Amino acid sequence: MNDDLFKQLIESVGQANDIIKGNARPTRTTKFAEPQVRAIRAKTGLTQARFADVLGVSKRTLENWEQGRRHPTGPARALLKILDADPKHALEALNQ
Amino acid sequence: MNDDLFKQLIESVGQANDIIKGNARPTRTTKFAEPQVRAIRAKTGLTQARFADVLGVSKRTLENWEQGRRHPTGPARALLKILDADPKHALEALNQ
DNA sequence: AAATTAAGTGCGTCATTGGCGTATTTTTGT
DNA sequence: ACAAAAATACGCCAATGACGCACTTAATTT
Repeated sequence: MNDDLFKQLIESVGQANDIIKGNARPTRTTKFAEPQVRAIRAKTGLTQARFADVLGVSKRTLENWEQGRRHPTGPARALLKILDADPKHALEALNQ
Repeated sequence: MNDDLFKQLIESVGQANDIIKGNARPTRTTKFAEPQVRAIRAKTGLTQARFADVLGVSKRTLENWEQGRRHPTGPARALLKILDADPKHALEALNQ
């Protein structure tokens, strides 16, 4: 766990965030890009109801995200990013 | 992406959720167990500030979670679960 | 022991959440 | 092609989480 590679990784994550944080500070800091929720869901082939369950939100909330009426919170964006990058792996971890 | 194994995985995720959903329905559904936020953070060795950045929340919010004053939302719990299961891999995806 | 760095907190404001009901659209089976 | 079923969309809105600010209080480091 605490090998060098891991530490370097942590460093880079932190540094990246530090850099990004240089600009303005809206009510809620945007650290992860606005995800294409619908596109990411499409990758999985899941319905809104099922995908919402996987994410840990209600169907209603997922709808709002896809319609652009509301925006996923930070953790939600991070989660979507992981699902986008490697759906299979992420779902396994979620389903352990 | 759409091989059988993946579909089976998806099925099981959905079914598990269906089963869980049998009981009461509070304002906000709890689908993932209350995570030991502090313990998970300890695994990474990150400070609150850095870990908060990784999660996509403020230091203040992470503190509230660790102190039990507030509870991570569904997506946050899912994300923590993934980080708990495989910190290295998850951080890589987040840092891509 | 002084200086840094990390953690903890009261207060206040504001956005998100999500159940319920209903309407509309898309998919599926025959 | 058509009806039945499944998936989506959306208004309403009380409850709750998010988090900035401005400190205070540990810990660490030098």
